[in-house]
Amino acid sequence: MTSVRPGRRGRRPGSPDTRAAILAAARERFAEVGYAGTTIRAVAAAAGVDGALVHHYYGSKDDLFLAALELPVDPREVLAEAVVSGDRDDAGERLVRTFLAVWDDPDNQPALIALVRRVLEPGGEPLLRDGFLPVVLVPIGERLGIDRPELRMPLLASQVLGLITLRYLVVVEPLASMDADALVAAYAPVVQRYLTGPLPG
Amino acid sequence: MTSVRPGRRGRRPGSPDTRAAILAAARERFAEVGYAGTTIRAVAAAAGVDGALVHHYYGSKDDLFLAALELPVDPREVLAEAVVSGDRDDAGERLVRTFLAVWDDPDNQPALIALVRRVLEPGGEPLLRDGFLPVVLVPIGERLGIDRPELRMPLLASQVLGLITLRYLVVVEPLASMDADALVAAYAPVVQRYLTGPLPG
DNA sequence: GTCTATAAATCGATAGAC
DNA sequence: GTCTATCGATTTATAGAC
Repeated sequence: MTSVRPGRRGRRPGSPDTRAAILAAARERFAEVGYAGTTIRAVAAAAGVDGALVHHYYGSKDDLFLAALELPVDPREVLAEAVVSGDRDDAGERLVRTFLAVWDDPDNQPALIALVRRVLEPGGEPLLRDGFLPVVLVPIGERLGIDRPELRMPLLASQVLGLITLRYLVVVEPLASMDADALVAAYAPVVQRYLTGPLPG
Repeated sequence: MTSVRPGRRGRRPGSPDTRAAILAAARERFAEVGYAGTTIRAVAAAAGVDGALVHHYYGSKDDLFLAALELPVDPREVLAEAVVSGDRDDAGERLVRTFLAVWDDPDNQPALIALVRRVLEPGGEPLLRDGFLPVVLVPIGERLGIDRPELRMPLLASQVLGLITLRYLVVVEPLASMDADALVAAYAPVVQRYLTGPLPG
């Protein structure tokens, strides 16, 4: 897991990369029990170090959380590229498939789950309301050239968030165990409807 | 709010119904900041009493939470009656409309929001996974006579939970401000699809 | 770079006076 | 029935030894 570089001169920066071990442990704790439920002590214990070291490297609990939330992917890039390029009548399928591909990648999951848990925790509302929705999702709708994106994208978000919540956080069967193809078959038509189908009013 | 009965003999039970004031304050705190975020002291302060009184009336924090979760309605009765009686092709619309009617009632909202917040808090998963879904939702699907209810109802739940989350917890516009009719128009076709439409596999 | 020791705040819960 | 006082357990965070 830790790449040792024997030819290195001078003092080693940290031992076998304690810093990264702390961050990984923090991500898993945040994903497992949320921000409020995570204690610095538990993170330190999971990383096999003392609690003071966590503060030493990452400052306050808030700072550690921000560091743990650093996503391996830029959702704007990945989603926009996959969804906007191609036929608009298949955008729903591409969006669901891309979402699942990112979420099913074990490298991404802890940070993503921690992020969604934070959104659903009291006080985390702005992350979705003022962040992901207007900054990532609505612009995608605009670039797709659909009408009323500020209504269509929240409708879409309500379905995608519900799926994410049940599959990855609450772990409801059979949703949690279905493969990506089956989920795409189930959800793509609904997402497509929100993108280009009829609207109320 | 408090019915005074002047002819009553003997010592009055509590003052102007402190017990109910504590419960109402607890409901609002649990709905506002969740179970973990709620402190006995904050409940007591909101009710204008001392913290020890809360323990005196309701025992532990868990007991208080259970008392605060007591729903004014039995979801099984309300949902089953509204959804099962009538044409199966309109069941989606009746389900969405009934859900919204219950949720938009100010008397129900604090307890319902507190309940969903608990579901979305780490450790609350069994409430939905082993409670609401198999006890309330799947039986409704069975009584409707649809095929594969154990797949259809989780699909349906993912959409309804997403709507509930965005409208009442995260408060995302325009979902939060739309009236029930507009929401029914937007979501009933999707819910109906999950009930009686095509499935993957 | 890593740890011990501890400060300072807050929590749930209890005992007991009035 | 209501409150004061307080215990004991946890928490984040810091200071400083090694």
